Amino acid sequence: MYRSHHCGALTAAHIGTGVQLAGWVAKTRDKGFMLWIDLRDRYGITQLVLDEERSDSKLLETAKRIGRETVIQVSGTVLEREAKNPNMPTGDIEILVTSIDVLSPAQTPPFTIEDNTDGGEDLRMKYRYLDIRRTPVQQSLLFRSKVALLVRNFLAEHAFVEVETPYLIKSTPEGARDFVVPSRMNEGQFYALPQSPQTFKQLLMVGGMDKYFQIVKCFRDEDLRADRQPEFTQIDCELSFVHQNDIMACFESLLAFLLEEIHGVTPKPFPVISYEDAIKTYGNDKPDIRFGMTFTELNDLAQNKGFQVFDAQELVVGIAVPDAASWSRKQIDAWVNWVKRPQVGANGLVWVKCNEDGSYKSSVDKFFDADGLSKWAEACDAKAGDLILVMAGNANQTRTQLSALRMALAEELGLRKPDEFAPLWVVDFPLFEKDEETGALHAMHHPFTAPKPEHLKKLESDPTAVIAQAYDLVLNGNEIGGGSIRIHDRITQEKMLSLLGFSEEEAKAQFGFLMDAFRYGAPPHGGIALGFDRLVAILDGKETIRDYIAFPKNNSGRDVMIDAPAPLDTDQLDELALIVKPKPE
RNA sequence: GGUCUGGUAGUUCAGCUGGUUAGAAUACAUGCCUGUCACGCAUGGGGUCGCGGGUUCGAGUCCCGUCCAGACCGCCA
Repeated sequence: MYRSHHCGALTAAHIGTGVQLAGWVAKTRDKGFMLWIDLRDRYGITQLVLDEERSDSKLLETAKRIGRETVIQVSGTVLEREAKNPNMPTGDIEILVTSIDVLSPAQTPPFTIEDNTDGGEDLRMKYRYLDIRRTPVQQSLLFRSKVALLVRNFLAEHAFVEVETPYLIKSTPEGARDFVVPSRMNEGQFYALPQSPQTFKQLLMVGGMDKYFQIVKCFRDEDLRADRQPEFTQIDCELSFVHQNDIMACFESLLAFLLEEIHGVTPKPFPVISYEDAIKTYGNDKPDIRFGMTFTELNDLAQNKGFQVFDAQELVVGIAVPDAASWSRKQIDAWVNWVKRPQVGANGLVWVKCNEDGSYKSSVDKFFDADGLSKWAEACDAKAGDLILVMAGNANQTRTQLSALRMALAEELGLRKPDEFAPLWVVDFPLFEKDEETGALHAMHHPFTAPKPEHLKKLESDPTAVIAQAYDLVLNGNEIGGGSIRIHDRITQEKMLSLLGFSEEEAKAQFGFLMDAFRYGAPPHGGIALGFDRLVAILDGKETIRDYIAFPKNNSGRDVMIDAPAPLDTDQLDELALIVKPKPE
């Protein structure tokens, strides 16, 4: 037996008992006559004590030479502390040590193993196993584990069956790039890792599983972000004999359950807004509705009044920033420059101060009088003391730019409160997106999404006007889930693929198995997939998913700890019948 | 593929318009310290200023290239 208790367990109730503890030496405080060691494990920190009076002198000398992060096992007696520390759970007691075994010595680690470490991001990733010893990282992983358990329990209680689907599947041309895996036994052929178990879960419905879920790894070979990893985890679900509303109700109750269990908040029924309204009101299909600053279109009020910058534009749109009329010219100019950065790409920003005294001061005073500006203020629902910011241009671009500004302003003003949760559904997505350059149609969700039944007849005549039975679950400005009712008949699926540019042969080669399955009696079905890493991070009030993944990859898709990816040696390449093209000089 | 920011001691950073021997904090080592808990005090060791080239009497500092890291745009059905 290595230990009788863990390092967070002992309290005043244990005073006088003999104990064995094991853990890492977090810190030693050597006072000469007396030595304290903070012993750490996953559960907490317990203070060990040795001194000249009570301890064997040899033991004291040994203890003084133990470096931090050494793994030790100690025996001793629980004593009441002379100087208690109310800041720690075990602060009332300490262990008077009678023996120490060094189980594993440790080199000085490259960064301090403390809550506020001195280590930078890349060092911590290289030595992730040391980083994981830190309380904040442990808390994140424990939190993830807790959420996973809650999700499993909830879904199990609602009759969902967990089924594993294969990771070695077939590459598909639609959507994200696939990670591919060469097959040794089938020379020159490749598996692909799934971007999602989409077709398999549909086949499970054809197989009569009725309600399926899986907490599953998915893979996408695309560029990364703070909230995007090449391999990530989804809560993947599919249900038979359901309409869109059934699925939304089910997963609304799942998220509500999580919010209640974790934060004790009972959210009101989630708002449902259409894709079109989301774009018009927030410039974004995943709006953060924790705060206002909604868009107001000002074309009627601002165009043809002599200000040519506005007149030629497709859209003039503004937002009211609360209590920002007092901002200095310098502050406002900083935001004007912010939107002009290439990442945002706006041409400029018109501002109107709605002063407390009822007067207006704006960057377009030459063209608009107080009466005109007051109409803007009324339209934007701006109060005295607010600042109206207006952008103009191509409708899509301008909305995207103003949305970026809205989010950055909210961040700056502290309106994105991490402990506030504002879920909503976005529905009525178009079935297709048109590629601006090629004119080709792409599935906005994926090629298995069913159109609204009443739009079926428009599929060929006016495809871009077809609305899909698709829905996104949005939380605090993040898309945490998306799903749809699927096509479950062969004819519609064939038509869909043909509209997406698949020839009959290609469609058969890629998805023949699915359409064959539909010949044998497919139930109407639909589902949803929730981004688990992102959901966990947001529920914990954070934006960076890396903290919730034990061994994440960096910005360029590398695991810097194991140094992957890496080249293969020639034997392995030969076996796989692969030749790596040399880089051109 | 692109834009921006950064790379200086084990670590986190400072280092101005180019100018003598590149600093601080922390970590580490040694010694002192009668209740510490961010312990304190003293002393000490520790640097290819990411790499390559250029400008200059002189480059951590300026220029070009390159590598690495981070944020973002494109991309992510």
